[in-house]
Amino acid sequence: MAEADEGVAGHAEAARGRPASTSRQDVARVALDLFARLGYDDTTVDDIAAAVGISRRTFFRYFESKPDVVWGEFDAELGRLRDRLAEAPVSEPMMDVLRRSVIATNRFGAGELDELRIRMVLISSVPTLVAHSAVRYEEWCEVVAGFAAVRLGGRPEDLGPQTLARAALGAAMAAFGCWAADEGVDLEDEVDQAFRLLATGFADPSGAI
Amino acid sequence: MAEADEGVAGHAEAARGRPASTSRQDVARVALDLFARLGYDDTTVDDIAAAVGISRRTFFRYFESKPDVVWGEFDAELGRLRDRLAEAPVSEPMMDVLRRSVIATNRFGAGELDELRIRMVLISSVPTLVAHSAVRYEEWCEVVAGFAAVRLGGRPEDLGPQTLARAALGAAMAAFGCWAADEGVDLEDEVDQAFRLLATGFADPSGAI
DNA sequence: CACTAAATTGCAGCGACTGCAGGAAATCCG
DNA sequence: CGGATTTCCTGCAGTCGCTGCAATTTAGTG
Repeated sequence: MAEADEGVAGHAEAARGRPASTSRQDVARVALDLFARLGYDDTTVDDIAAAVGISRRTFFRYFESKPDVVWGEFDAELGRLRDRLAEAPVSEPMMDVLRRSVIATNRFGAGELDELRIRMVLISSVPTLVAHSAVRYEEWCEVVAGFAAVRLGGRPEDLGPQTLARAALGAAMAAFGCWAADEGVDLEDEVDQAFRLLATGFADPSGAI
Repeated sequence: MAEADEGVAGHAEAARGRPASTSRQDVARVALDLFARLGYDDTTVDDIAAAVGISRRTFFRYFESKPDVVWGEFDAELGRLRDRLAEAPVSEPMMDVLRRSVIATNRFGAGELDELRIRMVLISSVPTLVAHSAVRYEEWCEVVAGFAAVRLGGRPEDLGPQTLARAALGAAMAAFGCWAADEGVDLEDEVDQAFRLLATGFADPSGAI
């Protein structure tokens, strides 16, 4: 998690060797456009490479895999979430920190929201991407479990932190899914609601439900 | 979800045509053994087919994909969970029904537990399987969301049912993961604990955590 | 101009998966 | 008995994602 995405498009100061012919962002933009128009499965890596003007081999130097394109700068976001959780005052209740941090990490400008919606619709509807997402979510869970272990006591692998982390992931996925499916909904509100549900618990105190 | 696994190894009464040379279970047993010994990624479909004594092409008539082998009769279990949830008396609180049903669906005999542990360790540690699992878990969530929609009101796609379903999935995954990682733990206890956590919620009433 | 560093590329190859068309083994019926 | 039918098995050709390797291009540097 240190020197994240160096090697390709690393914004080094001294441009010594042959300059990169394109950038991660450019490839992602072109690819997402193709995905939206042709469908994810019907867009081959060859198609993307051809559209960008690079070889297939080079595509795999910009992205580890085809599904990775849809995830964009997930690693960076994950790092920011980790930082927010770590920097929160210990006096603030755990679930408040979590809710606030997740919301803050996913606050996007109006210009980015359209692209984000495309990404989320793809991630939650294309089986190949649903599958790949699990690997990414695993990293997300590790971050949250680490935080939960500090607050609850015990190790991140213990049942408490694990349950919280994976349940929190579920809440986030539900919020993003509902937002992606319905144009007239605010992302922040959805996340807020989902995490409040999680904090309160699903048992009806009266036992009536 | 009707005629589930007919076509291959369908236990028909009148054995009319050419008899099947093996069965889904046999293939799964052999494959799991290879996975445990060689590792999942280092076992090719050719290896499995050769070990069973069928052709690679035939393997794909028994299982849709290589990762599907690890999941065994997941479809059947899912059906049983759906039935349990549907048959529960409306007077019983939602979270109690859910916890009880998940536990009941995952009650295995001592003989099956070893194989289950192998399956769960694979599913939660091999990236390819982690990825594939997401697709299966999606079906699980649909079942739980359907149940939650009935209890909470609204549609299964709404935020409430979705949050509960995905959070419940998280609790189940945490419980299974902890059980698979630690030999000295009872599966039922773990699931019970995780779902009680979920019902209660993670917020400390005093706000001290 | 030679040297070095970095990016790109083609190629050969693996492994999962699919559609198709044909072959093999069993039963049914005339 | 023998053909028709049914069901299953198989090989082949091909697509697609992905990887390692070795060569090539394109820049800056001494």
